[in-house]
Amino acid sequence: MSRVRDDERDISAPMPELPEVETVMRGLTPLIVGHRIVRVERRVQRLRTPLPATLPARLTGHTVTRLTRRAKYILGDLSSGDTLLIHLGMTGGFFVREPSENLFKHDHLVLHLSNDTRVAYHDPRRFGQFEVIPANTINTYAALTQLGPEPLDVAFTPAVLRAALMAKKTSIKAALLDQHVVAGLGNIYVSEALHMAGIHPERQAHDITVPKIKKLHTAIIEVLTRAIAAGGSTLKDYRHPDGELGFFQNQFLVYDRADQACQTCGPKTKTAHKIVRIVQNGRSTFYCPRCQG
DNA sequence: CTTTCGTCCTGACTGC
DNA sequence: TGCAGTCAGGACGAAA
Repeated sequence: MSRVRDDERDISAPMPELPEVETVMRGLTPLIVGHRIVRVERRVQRLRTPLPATLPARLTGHTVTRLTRRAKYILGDLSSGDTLLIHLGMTGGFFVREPSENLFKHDHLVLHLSNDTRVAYHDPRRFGQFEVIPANTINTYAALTQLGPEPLDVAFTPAVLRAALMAKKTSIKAALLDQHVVAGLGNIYVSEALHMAGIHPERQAHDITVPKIKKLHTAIIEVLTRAIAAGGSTLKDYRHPDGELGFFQNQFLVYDRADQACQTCGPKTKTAHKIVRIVQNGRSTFYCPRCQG
C-alpha cells in the first residue's frame, strides 16, 4: 500500500522568520552546494510571484557554490555568476526526495543534482518566491537594497534602531514589522522582542524612550540568537531541509499564548496575568498587560 | 512621501 | 457528518 503523498498535515503557519530561514539555509547548504544541477522540474506556474520560465535554463548545468542569507531571503551564488534568490513565504521548505518515492502535491520545484539526489521545494500556501538575478546586478536588486540593517550585524546599533523608530508614525509593532527599519523580523519575534523589552505593542514608535530602545535592541538580538541556536524556533511540525521533523514545541513567551498565564510575571506574583491577543494592521499581536503596561 | 489596505494561497478550524 | 465560512500571514501594489 502506497503512502499518501499529498496530505501532509500541520504545515500551518510555520512562518519562517530570520532564524528559521537561517536554519533552512544552513541545512540546505550540504545538500546542494557543490553539486551540479542536472535537471530542474518546474511544476507550477507561479508561487506568490511567477516562477520564472527561464528558471530551469538558468540553473541547469550550473552549481550553487555558496548559500547566504539576507533578511528572510536565501541567496545562492551560482557558478554562472548569477544569483538564485529564494523566499520561503509562509510555508516554504526543502526536502530530500528519495529516488524511489513519489513527489508530494506541493513540491513545486525539484532540483536534480549530480550526486543523484533530488531536493524539492515544498510550499503548500505558495507564498514563496524564486528569482534568478543576473550576474553583477545583485547589489541593485530593489527588494534587497531597500532592506534595513541585519539585526545580528554589528551595524545594527541602538542608535541606528532609534533613528529608524523616530522617523515612524506607526505603532512600535508595525514599525518592527517594517523590513526597512530592521530586516528579518516577522509577526512572532516582534511580539517576543517587545515582551522581553517590556514595551506595549501599541505604543508609538517615536515615543519609545532611549533606555527602552536599548532594551529592545538587546531583546531583538537575544531572541533571534536563541532561536537560531535552537535550530530555528518551530511551530508544530516545521521541518528541516533533510526532512527531519522540527524538534521543539513552541517555546514562545507570548506568541499564540492568548489567555494563558504570563511566564514572565506569573511566577513572581500570586495572580497570574493572562496573555492578551489584539489585532494591529490586520495581524495578531500578543503581549502581557502587566509586563508591557 | 508615508501609511494602510487588499491580494495572493491552502488547510485547519468553527459553527450550524 | 458535511460543508460553507473564517482565519493565518510576507511582501507588494494600490489606495488613502
